[in-house]
Amino acid sequence: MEKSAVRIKDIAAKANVSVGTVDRVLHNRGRVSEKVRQKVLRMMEELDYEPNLIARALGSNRTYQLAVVQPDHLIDPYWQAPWDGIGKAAKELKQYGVTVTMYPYELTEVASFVAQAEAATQSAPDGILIAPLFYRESLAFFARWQAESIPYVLFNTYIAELPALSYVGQDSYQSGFLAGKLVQFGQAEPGTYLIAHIAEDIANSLHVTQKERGFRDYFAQLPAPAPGAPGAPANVVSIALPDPTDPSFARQLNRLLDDETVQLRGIFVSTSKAYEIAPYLQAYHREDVRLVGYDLLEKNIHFLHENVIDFLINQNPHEQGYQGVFALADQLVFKKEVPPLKYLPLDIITKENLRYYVGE
Amino acid sequence: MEKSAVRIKDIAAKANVSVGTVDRVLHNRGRVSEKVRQKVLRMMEELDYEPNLIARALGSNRTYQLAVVQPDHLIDPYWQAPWDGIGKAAKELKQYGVTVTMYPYELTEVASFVAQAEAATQSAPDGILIAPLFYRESLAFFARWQAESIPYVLFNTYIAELPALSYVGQDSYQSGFLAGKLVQFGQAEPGTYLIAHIAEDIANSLHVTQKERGFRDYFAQLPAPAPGAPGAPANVVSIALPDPTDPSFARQLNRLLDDETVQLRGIFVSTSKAYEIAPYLQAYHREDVRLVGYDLLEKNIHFLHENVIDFLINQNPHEQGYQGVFALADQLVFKKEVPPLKYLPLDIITKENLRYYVGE
DNA sequence: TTGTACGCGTTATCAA
DNA sequence: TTGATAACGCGTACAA
Repeated sequence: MEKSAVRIKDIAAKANVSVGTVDRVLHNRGRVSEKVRQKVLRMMEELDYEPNLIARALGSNRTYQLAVVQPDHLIDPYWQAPWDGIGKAAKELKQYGVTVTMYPYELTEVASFVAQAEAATQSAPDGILIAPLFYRESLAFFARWQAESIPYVLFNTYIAELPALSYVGQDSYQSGFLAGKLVQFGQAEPGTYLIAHIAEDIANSLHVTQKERGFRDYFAQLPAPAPGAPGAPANVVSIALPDPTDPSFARQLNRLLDDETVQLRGIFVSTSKAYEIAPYLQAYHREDVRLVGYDLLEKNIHFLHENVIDFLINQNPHEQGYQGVFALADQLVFKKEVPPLKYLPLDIITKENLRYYVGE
Repeated sequence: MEKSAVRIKDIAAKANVSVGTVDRVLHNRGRVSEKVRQKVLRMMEELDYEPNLIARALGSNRTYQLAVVQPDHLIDPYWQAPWDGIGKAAKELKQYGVTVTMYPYELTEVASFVAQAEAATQSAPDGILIAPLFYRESLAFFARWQAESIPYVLFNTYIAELPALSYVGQDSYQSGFLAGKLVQFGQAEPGTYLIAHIAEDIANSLHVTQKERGFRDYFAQLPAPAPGAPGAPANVVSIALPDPTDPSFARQLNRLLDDETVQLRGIFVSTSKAYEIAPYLQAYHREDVRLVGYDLLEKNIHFLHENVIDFLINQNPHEQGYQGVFALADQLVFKKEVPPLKYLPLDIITKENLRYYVGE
């Protein structure tokens, strides 16, 4: 914790050169003899020089343009939180010459995604933060950015094909695994557990399938029921539901809840739309069916308070946006090492601890 | 997000004064006529001036000495995490002229606490961060700091008597309430729930009693058992255990677990010492008894993996230290509004989401 | 290949 | 009560 009062000027003095020379070796600008270079480097090592980032930001008029490509927060409320996180980061980084421009796209429109990603690319930013909901269409952009060596950071959705600077988000597999625990924990009797996908293009959305894999694996690794207890082990079923406005949505759910041959113990909704299922459980008075979903949306919170939803897994969307921007700033502005993978915690939310997670 | 390129110089020009004058009204240094003062203030308002903190930190050679009084992390491992959080904050703030000095005391020794708090006070710091484990002895220091108008921030333990600048930590009452939910959730049969205090001076430790109150209130607010189901409602019992090295510790636990008349459903340990109870449950093969405690200590994690401990509530110790230091910096360095109460989330930890909370 | 000098926005000193 | 000006540490043109 000693004060590192060592400045460029100190190094210059110790190496018998001018500050200009030190600056040149510091930034590898060349135009300096190898002999002097080595000497200066040695002095920097000896004095344990650490640049004063504050002075650097002030002295240089360098600015950094960041582009953010994410779904429009006015269309889907989930995206309000990352939006806010990005805004917070932008505010803190403004002093360092960082400006953030948003390129919001329509959640369900591939064309809109492509258009906005294109616009972001055209703006020739210094870095890009993107929620690549569309797998196939994203790859082409990644390739271009790599070719132009524009660093880009992924959040919300992980795509491993081309190496991004970093991914900030959750471990989808493990969150499905955790969801398994939450629907099953404490349930004495065997029965059926449902994983419901609502209005998802499963084929083009990798992380939904990873959630399902995790969910199934949780049950697979459970110890077999005690020898005394009869009955089949847990039965895991997945169901792909259409958009809730589609009549077949209600039809399928009613059929499921009317069926007395299936001992339904719990439902895990793989997206933030648990609130679409909740009213059915409430109407059928199925307090015995555990319901688990994602995200602290207002409607989900409502059913959490009503004891219809038992647990929510918080995807930390606010933090995803905030840390996503900072990953770029760390790379560009602060020249810090950026971890290629930053898993945010899987927060378990109940009625009792909810209040500390909302409105952060 | 528009660039606020407005500087002191701009205000000065617009008000027909010099930067020196603007600076004086900005910092209420006086020596400026009321008329000019009003004019400058108006200009600042009009231009929506926001000071450039970077330039401020660079320009002023002001340094801030912060003192931290907390238990020694080498004696009790719990205190490693806040220690690290404080170190992280110190590192980030060094550039702003902030230096942090630690005054570690021995967790169980009142005299040590008093001595270190005294030493911290003697160093005449600009701000103090303290974990005031000893209620009575803390009050005298608070009074002195208030008299000398040294801002101080509390963490870990909340003491309301004298107004601190801020408290950073958990809501003890609510965490007890949450613990109630976690031990009881999903349990079909009525029975007894135990809250165990281990080696705690309950009279001098407010937050332990708050945890118990929350725990009891959880059960009190539960809806009565369904009309059909017989049996008494949940029965909540509290027990004060001595230090685990005391022979009576084992004696009391064994007696409890041997007693077949009590239908023990769950145990809530009010401190981070759940790992002291776990071996007994394991020895008695009481997988049916839910065990809930605090903090991600190595020993607790061990029993979490063994399925003996079911849930841990994370007190976010790392964040407590980090945010505690930043509360002081926000006040002193950045002149920001500091909320008097900053409740950190009550993280629910299971085997399945543990990994994202350790080693942050 | 090297050194000098000015500017970044703010603070602080000193003279007016 | 005011204004001019030298720092703060670094980046960077430009001169040598």
